[in-house]
Amino acid sequence: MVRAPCCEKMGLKKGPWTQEEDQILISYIQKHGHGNWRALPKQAGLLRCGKSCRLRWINYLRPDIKRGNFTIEEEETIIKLHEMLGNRWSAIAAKLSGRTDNEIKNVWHTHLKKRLNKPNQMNSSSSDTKRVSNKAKIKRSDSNSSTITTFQSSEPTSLNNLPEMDTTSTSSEFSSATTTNNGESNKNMNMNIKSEELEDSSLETIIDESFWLEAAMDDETTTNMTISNNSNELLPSLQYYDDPLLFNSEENLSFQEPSTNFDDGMDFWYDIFIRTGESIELPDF
DNA sequence: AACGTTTTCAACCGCGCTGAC
DNA sequence: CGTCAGCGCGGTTGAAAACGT
Repeated sequence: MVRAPCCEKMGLKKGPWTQEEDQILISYIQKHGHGNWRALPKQAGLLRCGKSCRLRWINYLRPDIKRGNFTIEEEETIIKLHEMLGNRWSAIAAKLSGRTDNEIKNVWHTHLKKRLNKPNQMNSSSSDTKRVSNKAKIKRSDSNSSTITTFQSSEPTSLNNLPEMDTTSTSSEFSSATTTNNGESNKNMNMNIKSEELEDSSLETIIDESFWLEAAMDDETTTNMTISNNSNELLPSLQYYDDPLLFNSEENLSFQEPSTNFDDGMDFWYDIFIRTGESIELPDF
């Protein structure tokens, strides 16, 4: 592949942008848009390469950019998404409106990574921090083949501002039935949440692995998860994420098999992740 | 106040992907 | 089908700011 000549060799400017350069770039893009980044600096009268202009616009000048410190919620989201996605900063940024991949990458390296390396200082800003240790494993089996894809996480995840739990009841049960397109029910799954564990300061969520192991979903299958909460108790992570669908214990939660297309698949798993607070290791798209 | 060290973050670099030709 | 231009991404750099002595 032929590389574009570097800025210096072309006599183009490098380094920090001046206010004048910013102004030129902003007014040019407001008038003409940025159809072709490579041609833009010449047309706008900037002694910069297109790449530099693009970066400056995307990371700093764009009107929808959110400036200022990251909120606790944003930081928690980054941590969770990083568990799922790894260093895919642009994918993480896509889920945080107004934040750029560069900014998120910087925050990760300067704050969040260190915080995770020092678990005792984690979320020190919040005195009532509680953690959920996810032991959940999701196994997806394809009925048409022997392939089994595993999604799992053993990384501790922190959740802030959890509401106080009613710990008087002994357990909450969540059950789920998998149904094929012709309506035939073929699987039942159970997940037990032990309240005495929730009472513990570490707020461990114990999930019966058989729940996940039994979760057989093929491409033609719709899975209906019926939350039969026998004590009217809510899962803290669900309550935390304030999802009206999951708030109602009588509600049926149904979803389709995730797309193998990256964008759609990502949306699916992100949605599941946001609803449940569980860490998910993504499949290959 | 002066100096050295560490942290932060904007900007750069180079690679890989994609679409046009 | 191969070549090329353009774009986007993730890793890295380095100047400036903040902090410690």
